[in-house]
Amino acid sequence: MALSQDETTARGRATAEMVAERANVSRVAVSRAFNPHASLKPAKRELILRIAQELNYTPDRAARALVSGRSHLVGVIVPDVCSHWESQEIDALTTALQAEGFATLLFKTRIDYSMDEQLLAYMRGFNPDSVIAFVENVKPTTLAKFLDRAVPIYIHYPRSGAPEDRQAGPLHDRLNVLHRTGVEQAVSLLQGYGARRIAYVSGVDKSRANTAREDMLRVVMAERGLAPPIIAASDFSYDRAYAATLDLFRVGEGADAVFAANDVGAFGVIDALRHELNLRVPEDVKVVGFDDIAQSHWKSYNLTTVKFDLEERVRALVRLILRRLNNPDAPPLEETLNTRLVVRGTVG
Amino acid sequence: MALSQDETTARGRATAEMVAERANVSRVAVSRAFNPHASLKPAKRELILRIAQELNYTPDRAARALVSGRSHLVGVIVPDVCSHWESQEIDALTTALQAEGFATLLFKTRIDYSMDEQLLAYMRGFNPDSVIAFVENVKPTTLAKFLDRAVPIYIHYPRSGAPEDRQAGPLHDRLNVLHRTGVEQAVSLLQGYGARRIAYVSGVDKSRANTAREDMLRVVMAERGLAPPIIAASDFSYDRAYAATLDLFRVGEGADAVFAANDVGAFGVIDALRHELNLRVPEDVKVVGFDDIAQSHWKSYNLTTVKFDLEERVRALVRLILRRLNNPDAPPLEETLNTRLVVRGTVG
DNA sequence: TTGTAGGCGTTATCAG
DNA sequence: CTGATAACGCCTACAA
Repeated sequence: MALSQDETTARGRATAEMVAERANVSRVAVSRAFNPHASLKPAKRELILRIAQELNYTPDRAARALVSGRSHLVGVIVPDVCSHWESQEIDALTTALQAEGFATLLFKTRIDYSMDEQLLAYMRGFNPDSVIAFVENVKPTTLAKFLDRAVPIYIHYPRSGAPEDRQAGPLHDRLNVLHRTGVEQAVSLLQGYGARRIAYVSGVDKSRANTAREDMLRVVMAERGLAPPIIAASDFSYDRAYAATLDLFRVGEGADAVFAANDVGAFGVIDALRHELNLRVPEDVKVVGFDDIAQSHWKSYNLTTVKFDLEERVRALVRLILRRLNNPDAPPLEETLNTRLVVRGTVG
Repeated sequence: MALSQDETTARGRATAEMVAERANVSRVAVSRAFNPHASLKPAKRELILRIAQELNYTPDRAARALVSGRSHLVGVIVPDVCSHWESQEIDALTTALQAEGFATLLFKTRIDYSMDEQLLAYMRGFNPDSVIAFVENVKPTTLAKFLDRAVPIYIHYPRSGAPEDRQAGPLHDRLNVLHRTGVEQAVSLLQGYGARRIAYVSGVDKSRANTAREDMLRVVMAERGLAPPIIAASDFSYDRAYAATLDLFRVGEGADAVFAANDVGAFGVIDALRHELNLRVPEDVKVVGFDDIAQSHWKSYNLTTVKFDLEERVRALVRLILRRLNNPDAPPLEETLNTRLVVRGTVG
């Protein structure tokens, strides 16, 4: 059967109408063919889908979003796409979302971790079904103000003690990340190898992840009778961790062991120790990181680190998203993630 | 002025209608207020925008896309979001696109570099205005079949000789990446330091980037009177490059210098040489990479590498996208990117 | 199981 | 410069 003039010369995409005409069915039937829930005689559905494929037709998600209220877009806000942990998380998240029929919509905030309202307004225009903020200093209130339908997901770091009350406020779901186990294991290990004076090369000052890690380290060290950690200010980056380490050992008092706020920072620490200060790792100084990114097993570093299970974390996030979408009016949802120590060569 | 019942209790987002009502103007005026090109009395525009902000209104891009035919979405297809070069490129690209009012829509292909049609059909549903494929083995024909409005952008690696004819076929734009300059500089440097037997630790076999690099290396080495490179098969990853290096020196004939298909591979080469084979870099073996990712200056590697200027590359891509959108029927567009050697510590 | 009617929120077109 | 009207492509009623 030859294509009509219209079909062959059409510039734009094929529409449902064209498929319907060709299959001798109504437009609605075409819509139903693409919606598994709708009832349609199997043979008819099959025919429609076949013709759709021939004509290279796919339903337009923008039009679909307009009427159904679901965009199948998940907004992801990151300060730094190319930082190692984030990029690994985005990768895994995109794969998982794709499998569920969603696509990842990426937004970058300013590097200083400030969440400008302009970006939020901008993002809202795309009408994401859900938003995950890998950004630290934005309050649920602010985000909720800009997102009407989507329920934001927060990464939360509970204190060690009793479960805190949830402050009343706009609805948001959260992923609780528990640092205690991993930090306890790390401090034990360091103590076991005789470390007493432990330094902490920090992450970005305002960052909640950084605060949570530093606090937990302080708590665990106190419980185990150690003096508070020596704090060396840094910002999660290799370069600043490198510089902070030089300061710590040249100007400051040095340390037996260094805890870095993340793995990349730990690499900076290790390189400063080995290549500039001529100290051996782990013989002279032990080093522990946070995250367990893919590079941490590379031989040049072979880093002992407090691991967050990336796959587990992404699964938890996707669960939160899907549960919320299936039940928009549900009370706040939570998922919890634990940490554990991965022992490699920088402590010993 | 008190909000009406409807406005305060409304679940969904504010609509243009609500803003219009409140500002005593027509819906169309609201639309115009948000469109810089449209003519509207400045005072009126200001009023509308103020009220819009109060009501927290932003135009719905899905609806806008439906009628205007522009989604302001740029699809990016990557095999591996978290590989270093890609993540750095996505980061820079997202920033640049955001500044132009576009958002990045991320898609992951299978790791084996195969571009399944299912993914393309899936992506098309989102109606991207443009598509950048960081994927290798997909032909323009395939991509064009699935994208009607969007014009794909290809990364192309011209041979050294005369400019080839463009094969007739579906329209697509391209970014030409010229390897010659950087490779010539690198080979000179290696020769200058006495290297004669040069090995190439490859990238993924099917990858065009890999083929282009290997070919250019072969050509340049021949021109300079060197024997063809010894090929060690790898796949751009640290781990396989590490293993390939062990093979090369334990089972194979070894080499004076190793060219890795990318920086991450070079890190694997260096670590294998230093930590497993007890060879010194650069004294015993010299190493050169490709890309110049952010990690290449880290002290543990301090890699000499053939640099692609990321910022320049992203600017070129954005130029291609904008030019094409402003002129959909333009003939094929091209941009060209050069390479140069960044000299650090792994050759000397 | 199928088809008809109506509307989702916006912009283009055409009047004034 | 402004406003009415008609699409855009699809889905959810509702009726048959």
